Amino acid sequence: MATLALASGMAATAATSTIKSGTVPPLDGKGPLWLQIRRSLAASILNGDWPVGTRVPAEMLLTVHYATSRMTVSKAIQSLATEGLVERRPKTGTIVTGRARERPVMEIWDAADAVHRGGGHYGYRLLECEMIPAQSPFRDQLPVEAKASMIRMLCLHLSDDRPFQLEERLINVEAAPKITCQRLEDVSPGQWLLAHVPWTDAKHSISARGASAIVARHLDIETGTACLVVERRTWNGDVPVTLGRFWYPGDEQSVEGQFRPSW
Amino acid sequence: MATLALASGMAATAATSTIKSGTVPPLDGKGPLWLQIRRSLAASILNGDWPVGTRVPAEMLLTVHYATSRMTVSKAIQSLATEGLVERRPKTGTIVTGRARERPVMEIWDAADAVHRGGGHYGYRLLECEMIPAQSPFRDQLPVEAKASMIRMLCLHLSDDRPFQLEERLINVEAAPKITCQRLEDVSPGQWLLAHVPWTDAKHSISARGASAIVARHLDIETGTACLVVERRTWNGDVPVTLGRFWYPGDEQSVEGQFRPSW
DNA sequence: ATTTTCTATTTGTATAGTCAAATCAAATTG
DNA sequence: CAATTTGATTTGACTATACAAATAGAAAAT
Repeated sequence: MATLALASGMAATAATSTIKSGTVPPLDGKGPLWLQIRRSLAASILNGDWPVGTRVPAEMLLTVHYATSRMTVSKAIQSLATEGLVERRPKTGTIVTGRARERPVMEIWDAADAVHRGGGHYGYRLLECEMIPAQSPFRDQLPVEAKASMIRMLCLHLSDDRPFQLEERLINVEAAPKITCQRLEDVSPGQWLLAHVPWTDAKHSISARGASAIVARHLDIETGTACLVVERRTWNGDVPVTLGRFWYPGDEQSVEGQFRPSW
Repeated sequence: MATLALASGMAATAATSTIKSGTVPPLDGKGPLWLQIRRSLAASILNGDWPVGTRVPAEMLLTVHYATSRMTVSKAIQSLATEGLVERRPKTGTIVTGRARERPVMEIWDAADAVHRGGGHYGYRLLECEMIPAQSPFRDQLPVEAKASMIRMLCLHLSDDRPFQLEERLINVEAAPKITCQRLEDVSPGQWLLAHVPWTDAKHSISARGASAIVARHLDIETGTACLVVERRTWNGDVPVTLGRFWYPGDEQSVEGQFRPSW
């Protein structure tokens, strides 16, 4: 196979090598150029031509190879990097990452919207709500400052008046000063917090647990039934805001996601 | 508050309005400019100043307001768009999206790597493997063409010789021609497929199920124990490649993710 | 032998423009 | 009035260039 030699004497930094033209799939002419390049590079990775650890040709090389500008090539590679297919470092270059972990983007719906999507009528019921002073055992779950108090609550989301999701919630009152148990009687904590409390960061954790007696009673299922438990912790900067723990009857619902939506 | 008027007579398209300077938080001077702008815009959204449906000022306006180039502003907004905080359309502009669904990026690890990460010794055992001719009930799960045959298999991933994860798998032989049951005796299907079969698209689904008798026996847990079940379907273009169903003892493992890694 | 300094490479960030595509809204036409 | 055309606005894509930051590896100094 022929190789593509470089025009000598490039302006700023000259690319000093070549790309075997057979190693990169050709462009298909469909859609934006940067997406074409992205597909081309991704194909090389996904079909095994460039196994883990392989160094992707430098931007300048690809710029010449695809006869385009560096910005366009860069955009293609960047988007692969944000999806975790490659890692980039100055000087080292771009390296194909192991796909030991996949990073699908999951869709987690607000209870009210999930119910609406399913065509049901949404309902909300506050079950328990209490202010918790400093030094409580819940402090392990939401690491707020020792002096700050918290709200702990339990509520139920209903679909057509049947239990749909049970929500346990801890709220750092310091981060959400205006919150009271009274306010949570008719509005779900998620909605109230979203509207009134800023947050910058959230971490999710999904696990499966058997329903405890309490959970089972509220969800109207048998004790021990497998439930999908989604935990969401949110911060505002460094300040923990809230911990939400959502119990779904596991066989009825699932969390969906896809690895690569933008192809 | 004062408003920032625009220099009149811009080159190509003139911005025709102003931004109230109080409506956008100031830049903090930390890190790349586009990230500063991103933070500034994100803050306006997340703290409720710009509720759902609000139109974000047009790029040209922001370009003037932040005294930078359009590319830089655009990059900031683009990154918000890829994370689903806003939606963009030509002419209409950029609109703050409802956060009815959150889209955390979850991390799903390959069994071998998950074991290694936990400091254990990884082991693999093939339990069952059979070729399935056309017209089988499994066709509902992996919609391959009627004539194509499939492989159905069951295998166990071990950590320090103890059951760690049970894997059920259907493979479209048409998409993975060189696969045989013999090849899967010592190598996990995930690893084999990753190395030999190209794929372009994957969808994930996470649910909770009680362990069936078979699952329970293999995982050495009690029947009915809550398990986290991750299903992964992959395609190569339009051709279904494989369905993997992974059973985790639910209280021991979880899937982690975060909403906003790049802040 | 070890540490430090330098240098070249590669990605990261930013500017300043151009043209294209989409589409909302107003003006025009039948 | 309804349908169509036109124009204006906004994002999308792309080019060309420049300098900054990071760093691997070579060279120099200790």
